[in-house]
Amino acid sequence: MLIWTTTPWTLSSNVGAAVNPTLTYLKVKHKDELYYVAKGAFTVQRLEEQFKRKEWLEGVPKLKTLEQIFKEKGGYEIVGEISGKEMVGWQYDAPFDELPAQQHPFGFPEEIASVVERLKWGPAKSAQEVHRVVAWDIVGETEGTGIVHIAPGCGKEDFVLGKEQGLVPIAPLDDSGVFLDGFDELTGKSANDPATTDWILDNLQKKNRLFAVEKYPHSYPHCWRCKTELLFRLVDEWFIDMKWRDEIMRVVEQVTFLPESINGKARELDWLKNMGDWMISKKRFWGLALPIWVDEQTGDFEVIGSYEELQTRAVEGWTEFAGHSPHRPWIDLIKIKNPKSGNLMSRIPDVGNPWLDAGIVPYSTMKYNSDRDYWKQWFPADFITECFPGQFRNWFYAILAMSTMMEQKGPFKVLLGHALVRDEQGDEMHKSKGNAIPFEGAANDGYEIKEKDGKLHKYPPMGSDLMRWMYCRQNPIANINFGPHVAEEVRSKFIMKLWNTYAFFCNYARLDDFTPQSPGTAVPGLLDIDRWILSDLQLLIKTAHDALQSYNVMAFCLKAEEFVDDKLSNWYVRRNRRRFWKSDKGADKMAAYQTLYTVLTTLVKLCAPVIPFMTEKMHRNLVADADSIHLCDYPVADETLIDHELSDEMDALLRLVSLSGSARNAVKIKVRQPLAEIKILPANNAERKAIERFADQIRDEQNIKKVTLHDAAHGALLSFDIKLNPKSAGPKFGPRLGAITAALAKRADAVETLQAGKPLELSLPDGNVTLEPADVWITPRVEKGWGGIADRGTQILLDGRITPDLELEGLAREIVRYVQNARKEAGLEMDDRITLCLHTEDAKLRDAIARHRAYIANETLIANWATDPLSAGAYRVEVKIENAKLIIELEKFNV
RNA sequence: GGGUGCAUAGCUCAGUUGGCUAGAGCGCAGCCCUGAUAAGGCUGAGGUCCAUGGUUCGAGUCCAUGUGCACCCA
Repeated sequence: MLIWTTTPWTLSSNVGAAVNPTLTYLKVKHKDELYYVAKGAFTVQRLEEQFKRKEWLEGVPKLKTLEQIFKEKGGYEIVGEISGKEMVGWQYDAPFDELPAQQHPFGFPEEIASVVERLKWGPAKSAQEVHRVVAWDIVGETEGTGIVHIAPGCGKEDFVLGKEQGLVPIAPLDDSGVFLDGFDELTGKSANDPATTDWILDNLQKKNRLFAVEKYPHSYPHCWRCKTELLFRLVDEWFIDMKWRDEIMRVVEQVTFLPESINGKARELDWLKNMGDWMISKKRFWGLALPIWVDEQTGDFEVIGSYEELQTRAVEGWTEFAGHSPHRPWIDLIKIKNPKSGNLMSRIPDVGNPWLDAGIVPYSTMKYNSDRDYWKQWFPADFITECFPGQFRNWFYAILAMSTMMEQKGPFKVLLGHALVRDEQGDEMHKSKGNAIPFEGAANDGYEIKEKDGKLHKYPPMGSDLMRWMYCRQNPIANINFGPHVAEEVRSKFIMKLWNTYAFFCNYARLDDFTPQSPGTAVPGLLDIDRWILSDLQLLIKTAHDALQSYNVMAFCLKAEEFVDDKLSNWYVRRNRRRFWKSDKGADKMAAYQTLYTVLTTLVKLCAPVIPFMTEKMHRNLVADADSIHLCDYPVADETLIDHELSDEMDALLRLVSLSGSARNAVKIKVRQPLAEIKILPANNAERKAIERFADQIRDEQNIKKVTLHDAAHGALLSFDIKLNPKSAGPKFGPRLGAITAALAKRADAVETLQAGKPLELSLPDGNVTLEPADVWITPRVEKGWGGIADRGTQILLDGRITPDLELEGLAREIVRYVQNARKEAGLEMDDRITLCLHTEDAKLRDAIARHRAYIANETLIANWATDPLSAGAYRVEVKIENAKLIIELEKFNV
């Protein structure tokens, strides 16, 4: 029989040969010998597809057919055919029958043979005595020879087949992959060593049992860690019978798996349906010592349930063991007596699968054995979380199985599975690759990682709050790309904005001696912008309740970021800075403090579960004699403060301000230069009301004197030019572009239609064409010096003409800015008053100073205008405004 | 071979019960602001929302099939 293998070392342990009973086999005569080989296998082009697809190893020649090999060895003759079925039952001589291992009854070595004998997996015969051809329907004829070498001690499928067929196993290797005694010259050789393969091939050659050797590309499992080839060994292990899987499946139905889209429950049930018995032993030294004692003579075993039971049962070793934890080596000293046979029983050397410890946590850590009432208070847990890849068959499985066996109850109510931590490029983190970030480094110590350029880069710690926020804002179903740059982004986008807003409040509140107890303005009396931020705060509170109660932390975090960044920091605080700056401590200023204080104290409570450390610090500083923030009640939304209309109008306002900025960009005039007028045609009611209600906000923000609402009843504000966008229309219409341009010019409704986002149909002599909005450019037609913007129904016209008055006002603002800079450079405090001397030869600047003297003084806290140059100790700087020289001298004004 | 998930801008990702002329950050280009400032902001360029078909007045979103990637199982 011509038999083929990719693992020659396993031939030493050959016990059987498998054929497919439904295949036809050839009798091939070659040099006076008769060879059996599957008919299909004889001529098949092996691995031809892989070779064509270049899934191949360099330097390995294309495989020949078996027929070709026969030809090259001197020809052949087919002398007959036989069905696989007829071959089943044949006895044969295997190539290594001379080895002692082949002669041992029940297989080899003794440990394995004793299990085979005890569990009646095979006859009391040696491997050599049981060699025979067996039927196996998975044997094919596209890869090998159609006859498969079976070594039940060297592979899982072989083992299963061997058990069915009574082929006793030979397990040739020890735990370091070296041949055991009983294999003659092979003994002591490593199965992984190429020299061992050479020895085997040489030995076969000498015995005239080698037909051909070829290089055959195939996939083979390797160690994930050290990359060396794996070897299969047959070893005796301990299992828990899992026939009761249905009970676990019922318990699974009691618990909730999140996130929903992962379908965790289905994955767990799928595992439970397909899993085999639970292998709980491990051939290691360190770990949970399995409390199983065995009577070697009879095979009886007992599982010991507690220290006390062990002490009662111990007949030797207790004295040496006492005082030690129940681990190796001490626990192994204890022997107990088999009550049936009277023999000494020893502990099995194996330790336990770690999921045994992990799975029993809901019992072991909650005093199940020592204080059942306490346990009842806490069981089942509300929530557990772990990464889902892998855990459905590890921790989730173990914890569910254990709890089913203990109490028939789910050990937790909700399980949230999340994906994995990767590096910033989305690659797996490995210490060996240098891209791993240790927790301590990220939290406290700083860390180094190797980056794209192949160099080590050093980074400061992120801090635990930032890390927590990063993990919480992450969608749990996707891997998180974790690293310093992402961290910096989150820090500046959220953490620093929150902190800066808080710091801003603290700075000014301290200067003004604001106390939260001071009488404030009732909410209905507050400014719109105050009521707006309070309203949006309530909406954020509601989001927090909804999101956190459904364990959707990401949804809360993203909303909180939007609130802090877009609403609080970038709009509320920016728009209200002047209210905090002004010297008058009137009701309006206090109302601003009161509002911002409410927002901040609420916001930190909302965020406290995610960023516990900084919110604690902020809370204790904001609230006098405060308890820990983590002892506070979580905020509850006050529905009476929610004003949806106000929110909509504020959104509309933000859009209008942004469009006004666009208009300023269009006329290329910076915000510091005041302009006379902006006219706005609102797209909808919210925009109309925003203009009516918040015109002052647009004026302030854009430095424009007058905001005019242009009523749609008066027609369009802007007229437009329309022309084809050649980039989009060109490829579509080609040579017809000219005709289309002409037709477009005649269509009065073209702008309106396309601006509304609708397609426009044009009739041409050679048929109709349809223009999409992207096919044209629509630009407002405005006079020189004016800016026009149209966007989704909103139209804006900005008067960009700078009158002499406006110019002087712009110059005054420039002067203020330079004086403010000078104040800062001179190291003055925010509230220091100054003596100022401005000197310039430029007529316009002199004019601006004269005209806007009060404004400049008010903005820069001038207590004393000096006309003569200041003393040598004063701060002096020379600046240029529109090419005119200005000398600024200032010093602190002391009363 | 079977199962599950994912696929949206150059990159990393949001997108609630279908209402979108699809958003953010980074990067890129141009600019602005200046007592929260070793910060911050605006504008712009950049999309066949993997493909095909279906349901619907309307699909990034729902359904079916396919493709690619990942994980699990065999």
